[in-house]
Amino acid sequence: MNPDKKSFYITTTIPYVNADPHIGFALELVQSDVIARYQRLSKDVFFSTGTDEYGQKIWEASQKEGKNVQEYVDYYAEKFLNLKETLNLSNDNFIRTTSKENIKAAQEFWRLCEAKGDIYKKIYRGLYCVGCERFITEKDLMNGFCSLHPTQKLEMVEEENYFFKLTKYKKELLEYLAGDKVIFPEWRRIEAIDFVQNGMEDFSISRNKKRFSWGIPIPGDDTQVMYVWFGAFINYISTLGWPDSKGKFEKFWQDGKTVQTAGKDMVKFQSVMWQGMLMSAGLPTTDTIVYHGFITGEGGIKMSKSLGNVINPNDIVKEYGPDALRYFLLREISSFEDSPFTMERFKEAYNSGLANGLGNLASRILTLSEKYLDKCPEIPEKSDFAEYFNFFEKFDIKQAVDHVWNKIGELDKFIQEREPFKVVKTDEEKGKVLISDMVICLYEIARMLNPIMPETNIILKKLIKENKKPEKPLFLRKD
RNA sequence: GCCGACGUAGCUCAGGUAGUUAGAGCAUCUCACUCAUAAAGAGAAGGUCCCAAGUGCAACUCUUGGCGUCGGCACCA
Repeated sequence: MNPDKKSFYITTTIPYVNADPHIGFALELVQSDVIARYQRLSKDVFFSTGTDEYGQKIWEASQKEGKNVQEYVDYYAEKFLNLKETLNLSNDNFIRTTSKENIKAAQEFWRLCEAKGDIYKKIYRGLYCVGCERFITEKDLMNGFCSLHPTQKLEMVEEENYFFKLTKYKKELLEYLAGDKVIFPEWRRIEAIDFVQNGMEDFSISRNKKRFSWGIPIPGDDTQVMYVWFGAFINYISTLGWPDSKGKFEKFWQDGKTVQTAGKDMVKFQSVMWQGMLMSAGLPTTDTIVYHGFITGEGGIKMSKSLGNVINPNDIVKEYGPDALRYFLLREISSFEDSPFTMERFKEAYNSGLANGLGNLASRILTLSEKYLDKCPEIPEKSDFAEYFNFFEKFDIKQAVDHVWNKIGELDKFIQEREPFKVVKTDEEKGKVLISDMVICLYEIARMLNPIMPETNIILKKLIKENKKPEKPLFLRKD
């Protein structure tokens, strides 16, 4: 991490738009947003997210619903776009892989790799299932038949595709992966290195148009379209206007610190394949990629519609507000490992941390200050948050939030022990000093909430400055 | 099968270059207080630190072997 860099770039992965947004992606968005908001306190930041809209599955899903594929992806992209408001995100751009900018960037990227001699044609030979209309991998095989169409004979089909020479970059990739802080948490690096050393092959980056055409056209060959992966990765730089508007790209990708977030199953895609592509195109690799765990249902089992344990982020925000969901995702969900999400846990955390904790503390302090102080005491210009900020530098958001709640606990204890509410009745001056101190401490807490709970950060600071107690509880206790 | 992570109080998790009574938060119970959202504070209770063997004066902490959960071992993203 180069502290001299004045600009900072962060992006999420882009989800496939064949379903409603789920809570796991909300986690990735919120985590990224917190890092973006934290970095904005001292740097110029560009925070990007978007949607991946090409590919066979999307095309098939649209056909199944009897919709025009463009209408289909527009419909779903809208749902993901709406998360900005639902989760109170601060992203600077929302990039769709089907956008003109991305198509253009992907084609230019292709040309660069081609000019480098890294794209070649090869015959792909594989078992093809007519029922699925796609190639079948070993995993899908059941007794020599496709698991979904066990009565249909599989055909050995040959198709000529373009391939990307990933293996050419083996040495450079290993050097890249040897670098400090390229992957968080650190131990996931082993997985990436292992993949480069043992399993890595060149990968196909195109599909024959005869099979399906829902993809980005390949420059100079109208019989094939780009395979989803290739076109999707490009979003990370097309969102910055690459290759046309060089200003943002240079500022954030070339000269800034770059961070990507992704799920733990994405290591080889983001830390190896995409990095190899950047090397080929002669562009800087990503400085750091942070991998989060998955959100599970009760008992660590996967969420699924059939089990009825799916959590919809929109429902929670409707009832509790964005900050409550953010609080839970950031504090009760591990920053790096799998964690369960149940409504029971959510309610418990909401009541203890937000209603009884932060909300009640704000009430008790502001009631006193409104009653006994003429105005808000003078707030120091700056606070020393070195310890707190250090957690963000390590992407350990849970620890950062814990730090804030420790401060809340200390302040509650302070009030209990020093009893300013009693002191002020016997020695008014002394009581006022105590109350002023409390208000200043509360303001520091409000400041710390800036990256994690932006709405509460603003409300609380406003109440303190106006020396007013909340008219309604900040977080109403729910029973 | 191979590689990796994880397995610690009812729940979610910290922790430890091995060294006296194993930590936190939530939940539970008791007491006390009233500034506050019947909130906050004090206290109690709660654990063979997955199992087994080994090495050590000493292991929850190291080694080996099991078991369990999860991810990867690419062309579904």
